[in-house]
Amino acid sequence: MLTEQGAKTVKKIKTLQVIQSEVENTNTIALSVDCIIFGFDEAKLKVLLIRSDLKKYAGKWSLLGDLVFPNEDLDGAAYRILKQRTGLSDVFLEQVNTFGTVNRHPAGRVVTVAYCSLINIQHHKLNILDNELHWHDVKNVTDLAFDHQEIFDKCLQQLQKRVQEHPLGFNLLPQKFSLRDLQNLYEAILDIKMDRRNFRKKFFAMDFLVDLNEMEQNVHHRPGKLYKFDYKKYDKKQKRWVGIYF
Amino acid sequence: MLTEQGAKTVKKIKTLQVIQSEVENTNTIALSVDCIIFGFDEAKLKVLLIRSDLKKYAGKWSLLGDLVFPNEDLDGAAYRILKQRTGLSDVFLEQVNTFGTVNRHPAGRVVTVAYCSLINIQHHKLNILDNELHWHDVKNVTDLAFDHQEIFDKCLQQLQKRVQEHPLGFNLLPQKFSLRDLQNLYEAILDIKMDRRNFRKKFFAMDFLVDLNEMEQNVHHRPGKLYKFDYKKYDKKQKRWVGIYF
DNA sequence: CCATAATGTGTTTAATTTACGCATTAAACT
DNA sequence: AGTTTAATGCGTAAATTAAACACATTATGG
Repeated sequence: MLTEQGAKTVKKIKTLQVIQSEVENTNTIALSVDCIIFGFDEAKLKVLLIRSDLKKYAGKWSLLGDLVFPNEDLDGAAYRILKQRTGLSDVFLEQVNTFGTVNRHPAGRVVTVAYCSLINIQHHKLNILDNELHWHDVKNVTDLAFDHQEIFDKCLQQLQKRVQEHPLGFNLLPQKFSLRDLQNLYEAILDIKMDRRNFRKKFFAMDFLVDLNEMEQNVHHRPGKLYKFDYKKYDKKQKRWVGIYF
Repeated sequence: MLTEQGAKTVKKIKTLQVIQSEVENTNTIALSVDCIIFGFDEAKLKVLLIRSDLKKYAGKWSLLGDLVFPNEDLDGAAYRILKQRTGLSDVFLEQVNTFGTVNRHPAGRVVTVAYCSLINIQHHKLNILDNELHWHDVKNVTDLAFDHQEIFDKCLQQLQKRVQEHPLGFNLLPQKFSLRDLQNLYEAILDIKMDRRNFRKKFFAMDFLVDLNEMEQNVHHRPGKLYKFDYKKYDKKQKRWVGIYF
């Protein structure tokens, strides 16, 4: 908690800023948000990056981010920034972690809150306002600007964990999908191979897939059945995990 | 990422502060850290709270927190604040989540990063510099000051999850402990009852417990064997979870 | 029409979790 | 001192879940 004394310190620091901010800008803390947007295409997991326009990191790629406004909620800032940079709305953003090393940003002290999302590239058309915005295969993401590699790594790790515990993955698929689509998705995100038949059994046992009695169209092999995910049924289930797993 | 334009905004905002901070302090963002310290005593999970000294929240309890210094890492701030308020060092703090609703703090815009820890109350003597600092049974924690109830709830939830995936719990026990101690711990944190014999089997199967060939002393029942946790062996194991569990 | 490759549907086996049974040991009580 | 009580320690059987693998079916493409 912030004590009465602490509350006074807020003012004190700001008073200090009044004096020092004219000289240099290292005596206060700016707050930013970075959005890590994962997408799925060609059976590969991708991430949305933008080319850094800071000279120090010329040519390097970086995450989508910007400063939080003083009168704006943290979550609100994340949605605004995503919308501004990509045109994307109607996307669920989840806070992952906050990065606050003193010298992480060359422009001064900037603490950043990382938000992560998972979208269907086909179904969310990007408004590419900035033509330096590109989807990158997550396997080829290295050497990002700032500490963005660290942020990216953490988000990917978190994504891999989340996708095993919650049905996030369905955001990456079209409304109607085949079991092969679903398996490709999990294999791409988790970077593993799974047994097709056991995978199938697993999902049918969960009983959240609805058979649409439709088949795939225009595929170069025997068409598979199409399914959709039953979110209502899932929300009701609410099974609690208890045990010790390490 | 923070663009070149964004970097300029950092300065712009600070210039604004120069003007406005003299009038009111709502036009910049202050950053604080809150420490949620969990402990274990009398087979109950406890949390360290301090009485709020803000008039608005007179009589309510709140978390340990304070502002982050401009030249201090986020993690560093958490350790410093914990040390200052409790005398505790040599404690592992883990970041849980950042809370940034605009009006969460009456003193102005304060975004706070929550850090969580788990300690053995017996083995970490508190330097109670502030006599309004107390251990509370987590079951009786309600109606905290600010948005601290929300922060606390999130941390407890995270703790319950973490303790099932990592051997954090051993921090709460003495070096030498009985299986009953261990089970009490898990039952308290997870708020469930477990079968004594299966619990035992589970842990022996993991093979991280070292039999010390000693017995409990001064207990009012048949003494149990004492064990310690083999962290080295655990670190080597590094088993990766893959699968779908929802 | 045949080879190919993917889908759809099992079965069998192993591993893990769950639910108990029961002897042993020490403390507390009569 | 013997008996009751309550906890520890060890073990087994059933149920559930996960892993490994066999094979028929269906569409594509030559």
